[in-house]
Amino acid sequence: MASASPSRLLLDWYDRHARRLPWRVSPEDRLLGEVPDPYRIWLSEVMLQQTTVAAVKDYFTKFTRSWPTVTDLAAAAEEDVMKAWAGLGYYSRARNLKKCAETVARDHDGRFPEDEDALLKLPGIGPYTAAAIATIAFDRHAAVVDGNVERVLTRLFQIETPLPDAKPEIKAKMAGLTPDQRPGDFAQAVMDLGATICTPRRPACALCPWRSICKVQSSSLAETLPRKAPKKEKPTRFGAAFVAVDTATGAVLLRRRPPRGLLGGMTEVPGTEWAEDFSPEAAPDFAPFPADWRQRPVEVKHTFTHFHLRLTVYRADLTADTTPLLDGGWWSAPEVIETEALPTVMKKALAAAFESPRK
DNA sequence: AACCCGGGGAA
DNA sequence: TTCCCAGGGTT
Repeated sequence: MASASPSRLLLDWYDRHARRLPWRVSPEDRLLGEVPDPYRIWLSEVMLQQTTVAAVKDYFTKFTRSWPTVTDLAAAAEEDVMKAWAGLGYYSRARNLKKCAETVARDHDGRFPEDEDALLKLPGIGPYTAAAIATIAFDRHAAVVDGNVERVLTRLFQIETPLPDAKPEIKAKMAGLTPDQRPGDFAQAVMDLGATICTPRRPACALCPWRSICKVQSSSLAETLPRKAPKKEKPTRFGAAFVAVDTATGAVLLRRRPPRGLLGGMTEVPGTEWAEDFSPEAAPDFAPFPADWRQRPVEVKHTFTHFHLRLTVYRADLTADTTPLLDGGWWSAPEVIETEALPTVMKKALAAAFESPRK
């Protein structure tokens, strides 16, 4: 009897072990005739860029409840989209998401193109996402390569070339493995395998449907793949944040960051620039207005993609006669501050302004 | 080709 | 605490 092909082995495993995800049509439901919604596949794939399934779930639910179709999202206010995205990170994704929805609504009659090359032209859709939508939503033959696929395939074929140099070889291997039947389920199966069995550390080789054909199965070599080019270390930058409180209402002074760049378009507490040579002692000189600024006992630490940040936080409690006139920014009351487009580092700054160090 | 973009979970 | 993970855009 002929041995099963690699794709057959994996699809059999997927039929039994596919993760249940809010945007996924399970193999069973597929058999009952249910088809994936391209809008939901696209939305989930953009959210999943550089982000884990666990972090995405609640955001996905919130987005699809607020905007059930791509046309709804296209018609939304960008500010509302940024607020809904706050906390997910990589905020250019949210701006491109909105742009992409508008393009699909305006130029494609509200329907996503099925072709990989056409998808690739849309804002925020790169090689990975174009392939993922084409194959998962439309069952096109496409080689989907994300971090999971890179890990699984470098191990399966013992590819020791470091990333990113190994990318073309991995893409070719994935294209060769992908079957003509159920290419979308196959892509999702490889990614599920990477997420649950072929994990970065301590892979569960004993449970792997590909253990019999894997070059490194159950070997200590598995954990060392994929090899990666050395990453350069992150510098540390310093700055100060100023939390002004209206004691009558509890409102806090906020302002908008510039539309592009780091945390582009998001909301922030007024503060200094963030620089490697900034000394916190000089911070009060850079306050947005003169007041009785009191330094908080706890420093905020936060790590961005390419640097560490340490923020010294100051708070001033203002009354009617000390509250300044504003030249930009707004007062945000306690009842609405949860809905502001505050990135995580700014939530930490606000927490530091009001909390005491725990002992 | 090099650089710019957050945040969360596991060890 | 630290370590590790993970695509697209811009220049």
